[in-house]
Amino acid sequence: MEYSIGEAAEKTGITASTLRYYEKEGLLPNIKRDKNGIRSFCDEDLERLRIIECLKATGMPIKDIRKFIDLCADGDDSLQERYALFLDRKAAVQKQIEELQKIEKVIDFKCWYYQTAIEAGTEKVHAGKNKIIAI
Amino acid sequence: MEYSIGEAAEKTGITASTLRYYEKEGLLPNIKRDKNGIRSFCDEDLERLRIIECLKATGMPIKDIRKFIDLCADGDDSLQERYALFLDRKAAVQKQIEELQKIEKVIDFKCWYYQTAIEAGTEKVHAGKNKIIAI
DNA sequence: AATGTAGGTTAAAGTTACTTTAAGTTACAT
DNA sequence: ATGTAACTTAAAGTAACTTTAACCTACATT
Repeated sequence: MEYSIGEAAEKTGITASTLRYYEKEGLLPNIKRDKNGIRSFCDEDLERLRIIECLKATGMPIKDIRKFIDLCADGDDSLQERYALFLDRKAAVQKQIEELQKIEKVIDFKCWYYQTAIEAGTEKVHAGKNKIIAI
Repeated sequence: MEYSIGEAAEKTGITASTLRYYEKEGLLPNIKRDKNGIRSFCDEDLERLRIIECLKATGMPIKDIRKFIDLCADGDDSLQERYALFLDRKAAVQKQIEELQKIEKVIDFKCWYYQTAIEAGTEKVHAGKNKIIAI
């Protein structure tokens, strides 16, 4: 299957502008063009985008993703390096999840803080309590 | 306790430049200055920064965080609104965690993909297998 | 045949959240 | 008196897009 940039945008949830930007940055090498210069995305391009989105979600910068894309072009020689990259990304995601779980606890405290303040009618209910500072 | 910008940077893990930027954006109102114009951060400022970092980690943009800071200045009138904000942020964090858990599964698949390719000596081991596209 | 509209194209400027640089001040130790 | 460490501001640079402007091309409609 082949898709126009608009169809590829709809299928991936990435805007057409961003797809053009990704191509310019070397994340999408070999995107075909028709006689009028119009891009034609294939299923492999969409799968590539799925992996790009995945790497991006782990906090990987575009330039590093580009390096990974370049490694892919090297074929079997870069298998080890690519494997190591994904192991590293797995660790990064796990760290991010742990971070967010800590953040959620702080938010839970704030929810409790406001709930009790609302019940009391004033934030002053927390004033002076050891270490609780109103901001 | 009072801290210079450098000490505040060290205590919060936020660079001095970023602290100046936050002040300029209205995230840190009423930062004291000495006769030479040098900033002096107090514990309440540091606590404020902790909450700012927390909101930022949930994906909240600076301008929205600024609106929250402005709400704080309104006192008890804005308790409900601030409570609603944190409930909303809690939902946002939970969504992000779920997102990352899905991302981790994709990464796990890729780890398996490369592991088996390395064992086989070539990525071709996955060729043609239903839906597995090498990128 | 002309005209509208729904796509596509490029290059360049704008945005967000910083970071870096440049140029200068002030306090303190050698 | 000279160095250096920490502060100051304003402005330029960066990443990852997004938006805008100006243009092309195909196709349906008046």
